[in-house]
Amino acid sequence: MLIQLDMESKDPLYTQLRNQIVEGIASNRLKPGDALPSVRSLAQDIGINLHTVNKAYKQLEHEGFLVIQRQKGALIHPDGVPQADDFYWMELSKALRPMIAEAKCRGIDEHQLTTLCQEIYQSFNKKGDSSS
Amino acid sequence: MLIQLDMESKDPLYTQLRNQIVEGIASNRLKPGDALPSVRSLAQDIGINLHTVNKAYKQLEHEGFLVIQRQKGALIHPDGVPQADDFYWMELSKALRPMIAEAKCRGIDEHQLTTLCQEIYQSFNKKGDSSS
DNA sequence: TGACTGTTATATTATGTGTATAACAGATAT
DNA sequence: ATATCTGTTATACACATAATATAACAGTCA
Repeated sequence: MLIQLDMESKDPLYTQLRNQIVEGIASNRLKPGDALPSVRSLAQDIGINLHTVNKAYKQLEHEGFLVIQRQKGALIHPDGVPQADDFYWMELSKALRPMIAEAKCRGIDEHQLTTLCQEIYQSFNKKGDSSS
Repeated sequence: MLIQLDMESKDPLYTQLRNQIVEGIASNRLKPGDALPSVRSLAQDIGINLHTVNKAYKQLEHEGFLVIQRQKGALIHPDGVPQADDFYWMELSKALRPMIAEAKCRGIDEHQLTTLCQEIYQSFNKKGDSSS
């Protein structure tokens, strides 16, 4: 699980880290029960402060992706990620709306949009399965 | 064109304003050549500072949605919005990726995702056509 | 005991957001 | 011409967030 942060991005470091872990789970490279590096070692590896890593971990815990324990460290939630509920669907819609609006303004049609989303979705299916 | 801002949102006011104008264009309630309120009058109407409105307008101008002139004020770009280029496609993908990853983690399948995107896309087709 | 975990507490620096005034420059209508 | 409207620019201030830097604390485990 290699992490690559963009120091020039407008997205905060802890958000970039959080997103990459979520993408790791989506692509099955991180599986339920897997251990994550300690906040100190990961911070050392990618050259940032341990509090920044801790902030990402805490957010992921709050969102139900991780379980964090005193001495064991952080684990991908053994029971899997909480399924989408009504609230999550609403938040997802609210986040997608401005992007889809702009895409429509720029001449992207419905089929192009769905194709793009499908390509992104499927890109998470093609990693992490070490069944050769 | 009524604007509704959420003071509790994590999104900055100028971003919310920018998004609502983009959605207005997408839904054809704002058409090429249409005049927008002056920064002062709009700021007065929605109860915020004129610089906040100006920041939204400037961003929209930079993105190609608006044309701003000294004395005429802000207009929806008469030539329409610049079509999606390779750079925009890349930025759109990068923005969508973390959301789609989380949706997949939460058990939303490909069909549910495309359906949601289509519903949002089509919601912009059902407004602003005063052809009764 | 020593080394490792997450946790908490402070402090500092830098940046972004939003507001508040004020003044400037150009266009337009009276 | 003068008053009024535009966007523009310049300062300043308050507030919140992001990221860092140290340090200490409290459990766990070899």
